[in-house]
Amino acid sequence: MASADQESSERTGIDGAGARMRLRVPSVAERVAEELRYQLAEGFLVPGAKLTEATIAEDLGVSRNTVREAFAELASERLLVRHPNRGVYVATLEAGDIHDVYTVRRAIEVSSIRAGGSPERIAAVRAAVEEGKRAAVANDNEGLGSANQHFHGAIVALAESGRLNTIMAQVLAEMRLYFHKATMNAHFYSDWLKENEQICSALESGDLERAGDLLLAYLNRSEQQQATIHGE
Amino acid sequence: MASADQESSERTGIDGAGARMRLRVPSVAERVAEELRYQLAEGFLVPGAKLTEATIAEDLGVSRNTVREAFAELASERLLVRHPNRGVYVATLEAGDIHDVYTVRRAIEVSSIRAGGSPERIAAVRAAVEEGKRAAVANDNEGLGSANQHFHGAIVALAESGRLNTIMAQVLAEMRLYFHKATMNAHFYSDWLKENEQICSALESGDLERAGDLLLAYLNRSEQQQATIHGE
DNA sequence: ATTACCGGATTGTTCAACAATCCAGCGATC
DNA sequence: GATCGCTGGATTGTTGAACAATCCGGTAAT
Repeated sequence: MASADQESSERTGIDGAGARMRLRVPSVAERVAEELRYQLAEGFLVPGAKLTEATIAEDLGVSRNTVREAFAELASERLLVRHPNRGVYVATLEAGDIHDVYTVRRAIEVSSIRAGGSPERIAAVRAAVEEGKRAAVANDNEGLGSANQHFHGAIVALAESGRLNTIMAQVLAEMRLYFHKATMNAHFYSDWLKENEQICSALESGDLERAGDLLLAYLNRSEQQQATIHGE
Repeated sequence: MASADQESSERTGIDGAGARMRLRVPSVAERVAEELRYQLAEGFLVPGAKLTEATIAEDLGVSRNTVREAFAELASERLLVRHPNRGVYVATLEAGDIHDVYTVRRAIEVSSIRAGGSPERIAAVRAAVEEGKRAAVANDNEGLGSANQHFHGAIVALAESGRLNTIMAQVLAEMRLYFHKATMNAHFYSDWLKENEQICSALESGDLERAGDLLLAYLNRSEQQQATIHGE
């Protein structure tokens, strides 16, 4: 769900004659990157932590060169930062980065929702809203978080732009890394639960202007909250 | 100019005591990537061309592994595409990619200009406009193209967002690759020369609404033109 | 306290090898 | 004659080892 989707247009089914289709088997480097992405999203690797090539290579049973390739990929996604000759570290949040991230989100999310989208894409937004409601009644704090990410991902997906989708996926991965479970409590979620509902309703009724305004207001307020949480 | 600027905050001066500051010397892989980027922008490597690891490694006098690292970086910027076990190729323009690229541009450029910017950033936009005028009177077709890219880059720079800047830099690199000199003639430029002037004036006068509308109109028309040029 | 130096550790890069995969050509089969 | 399967050559994917370059901490000298 969190991974980029640009090249994943491979079919995963089986053809009519019974012969297996060519399943796309990820390269070792890709699997290493995926594993690291998982550990980052899960909070096992915290911002600022140092990743030593040799250690990870041994832990995962792969070559050092392969680990380097994975590092390069994650660095290009801003999840890791390279300090030349010093090592790679889990990305940390510098002052101003919060505003930076939200600037990107405002640009692509608002632009996407203002342009509307096909009924199927709008239905996907609705589905994310309902997913959030279900997680709420189930008291599934974990599920609430991912439902929200699905919601905002679905909004960008309205634009049907592969490039915007991958950009958004990367931004969401960054946010998972920075604003981890610890920083968000249940009281935090209740706000946008009905706000997402409003945005989705406006979108469904074709009032794109209002949907965009609501979304923009939400993003501005969310930035405020995150800024106060993350010191100053 | 075209390269990413996220990490280039190293100082390039010399300190007062006369001791040399630590100049950031790019790694070999970075220089290989830079060389390939140059050849791509210059049109020496055309879309669809195949890049063989061993050949390039020998040509540039570096190791195959280093070439692979450079390939990975350029692939993450969408300038190259990897076909697993088959090789890397210069990215080609699929149907719908034009719309995709312009969707990204509309999102980040319009959003940036609508938010305005500091006087210095606005002055940079003005500088790009003047740069275009000078190139026009000098009949410098080459200079006209880069002036236009500087103009749109300066617009995104209004937002003061490092992430948006790198995204825009990548998009511009893609456009340099696809819409090469051959596809644009002098008659093509004359249009937006005064259009950039109008946009810049509106920006300087604080009429952000109008500036955004003009920019949006330009992007829509430009997409139309590129679509008709590139088949269809 | 500051500076200079030294040794260990880690990264950057190269090289050589091998496995896995793809591609083109060629013959065998129906 | 077209399809199928095979085989050989070429390229990529991955590994392992080696070495140079660089950084870091500690120690000694001033």
